[in-house]
Amino acid sequence: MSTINDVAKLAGVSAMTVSRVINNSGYIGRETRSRVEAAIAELAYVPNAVGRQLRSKRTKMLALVLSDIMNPFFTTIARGVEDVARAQGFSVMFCNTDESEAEEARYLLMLVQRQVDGVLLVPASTSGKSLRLLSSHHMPVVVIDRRIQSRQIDSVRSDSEAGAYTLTQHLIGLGHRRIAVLTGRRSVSTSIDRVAGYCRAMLDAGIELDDNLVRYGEYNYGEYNQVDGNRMAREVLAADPRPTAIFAANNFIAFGAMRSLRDAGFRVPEDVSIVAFDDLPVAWLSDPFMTVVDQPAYEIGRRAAELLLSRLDGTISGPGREVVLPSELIVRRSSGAPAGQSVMNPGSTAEAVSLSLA
Amino acid sequence: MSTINDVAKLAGVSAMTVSRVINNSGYIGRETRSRVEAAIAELAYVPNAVGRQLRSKRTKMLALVLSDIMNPFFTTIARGVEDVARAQGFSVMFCNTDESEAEEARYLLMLVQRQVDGVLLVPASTSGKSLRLLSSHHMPVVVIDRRIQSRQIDSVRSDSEAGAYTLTQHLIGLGHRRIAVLTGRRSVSTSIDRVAGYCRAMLDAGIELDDNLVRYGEYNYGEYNQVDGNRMAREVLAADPRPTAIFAANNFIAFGAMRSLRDAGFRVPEDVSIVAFDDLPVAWLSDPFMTVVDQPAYEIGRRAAELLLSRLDGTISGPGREVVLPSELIVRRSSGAPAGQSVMNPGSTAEAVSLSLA
DNA sequence: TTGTATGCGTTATCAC
DNA sequence: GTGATAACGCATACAA
Repeated sequence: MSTINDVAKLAGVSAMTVSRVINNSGYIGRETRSRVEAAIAELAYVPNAVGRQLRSKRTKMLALVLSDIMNPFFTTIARGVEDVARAQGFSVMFCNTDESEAEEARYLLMLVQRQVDGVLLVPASTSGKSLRLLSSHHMPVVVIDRRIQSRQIDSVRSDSEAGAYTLTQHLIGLGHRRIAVLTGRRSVSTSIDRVAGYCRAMLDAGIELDDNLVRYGEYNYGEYNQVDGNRMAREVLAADPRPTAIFAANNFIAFGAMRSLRDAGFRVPEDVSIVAFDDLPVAWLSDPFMTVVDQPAYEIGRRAAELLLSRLDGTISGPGREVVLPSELIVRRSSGAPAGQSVMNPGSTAEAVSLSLA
Repeated sequence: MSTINDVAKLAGVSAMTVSRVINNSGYIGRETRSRVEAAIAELAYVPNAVGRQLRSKRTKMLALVLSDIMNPFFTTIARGVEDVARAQGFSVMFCNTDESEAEEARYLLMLVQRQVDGVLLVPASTSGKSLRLLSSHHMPVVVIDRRIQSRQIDSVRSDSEAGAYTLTQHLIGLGHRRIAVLTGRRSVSTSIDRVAGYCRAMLDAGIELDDNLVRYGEYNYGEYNQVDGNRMAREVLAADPRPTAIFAANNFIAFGAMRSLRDAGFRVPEDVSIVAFDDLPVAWLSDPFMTVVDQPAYEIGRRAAELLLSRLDGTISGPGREVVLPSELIVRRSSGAPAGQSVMNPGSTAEAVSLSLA
């Protein structure tokens, strides 16, 4: 392939002049410019980004490190990230960690080697250990979706605690008092925060907590969560008295729980109500059924990418910012009043009811 | 950040020796090696991939160019690609074209600039125009999911024609004779092939084709297809006599059609049967309902990446290979016998029936 | 307005 | 076993 020097030779100018034409930098004579452009066209010259990167120390690449790109929540975030990055001339590398800290560490090292300009990270653990590698190499990071211990870092997520509070409150409003919560791994902040929101709502309503109704899962990715959801639902349904409602801390868990309920012969919502975190993309819903708190996934991706790019171009500086976005309660048919209860806030209307949370 | 020269200085050796230690190439004295390793550790030295890339002319990067990463079919492909790439030390860039040839062209140019080692492409059109840029820069490509005109190129896809044939045959076996097909844009090979399979099945069964029952959509990505599916379903249901079954050429179209059917008060499958191409990932199905032909998406991604990497390392050479993978009929509850017909092949059993297609 | 020299970080080649 | 030199393609700094 032809290089900048080939173009220079053909146009009868120096490489530097060609560089100036390509980058629109400095002053160029009209006639010179057209000669150079003609040479570029003739050779079908395409600038080599690697040479440019080595010289300029900037790769115009971002990395998005997350647990699994097959999860629609993350896919939507990814789309938000890419749209913003692209608009500013950045490309995005995707890295799936499957929630493994070891994989995460491997990837981050690779990203440092590749000299990406910045990283968007859904951390596999709350420890923030992997962040040390990045900061020691002065690699800008924005943490997505989860809290981590070190406070001095940019992060964008939705409010899991508030979302869980609202979802639980919705169930309480329908008349439920025996409400089970099925969540993810203890080591992930979203699991913890959602249980916290649940607990606060229960206590605010004067309902005593029952440890038997609070379950932590073992996985936090992909279909394994569904297996977990299935198991946890079976466990809580064995409690006496059994719960009249289940709060699943994500959609995978909800599906597993749904299966449990069906297998055990329970009707939803007549016998047991079920609500969940995370909506599916509207395109996937031929018949929306599940009452959910929907996180603004695209917006999370967009904001995170914007924040990172602002750090890169110096628009923003100073201490780490914590962006917490509101989520939205969408009431559908999976939640209703428990048997033998008066309906205070019917959730089984034909139209979904949407409430924005502060 | 420290460079190979910093390490060399600290260890009291030349840069070349450090390079040899890093790459395990050439002979190194035991004592020298440990001095170098100590220096690397002390400086927390991380090799700079950009310098390496410039020198070696290889970036160890692949690109996956597709219409929309939010589509689960493509997400699954992406996962297959990444798993294979990663195992061989390659990273993957994702590029969303939204089916726009202009976006595709922009991205491919960028990939040439970035000197990626190879491209996996879901082409926005059948023309193969964008492939010329790549081939003129000797950039290896594997085309995914779709046929293109130029034959001399590696490609991996599933057999749309055969899948459509099987799906249509399934409906015919249930007793349907008025079967509508709703597909995507005319410019995409999968749309064309699926209609072709439908036609062949109809003709083989001695059923006359009715142009009113064949509809092409305008989009081929994301939720827009759902809008299209909705519209097309309304149109075909207005035919006289109305179809008793609908074949949706992808899942988005199927969901749009489902909505049409529900809005019009039809029961599925009692009044109208519906079948579709593309299954949803199992994790998303709390209650699998739709009879589908499931494409081996992960396998498509895996095979495509393997093929590309084999070209890169020279394991494979010669003319382009065309890999066509079988898909699988999964009979669920959305398809049944038409009203007033005897059931020849009941599709409404509790257990899904799975048949592998050659 | 244009050109020259230089170096970004790495490794291939040849020399010792 | 190890080192010196050069080169990958480009852009910064300085000169003309």
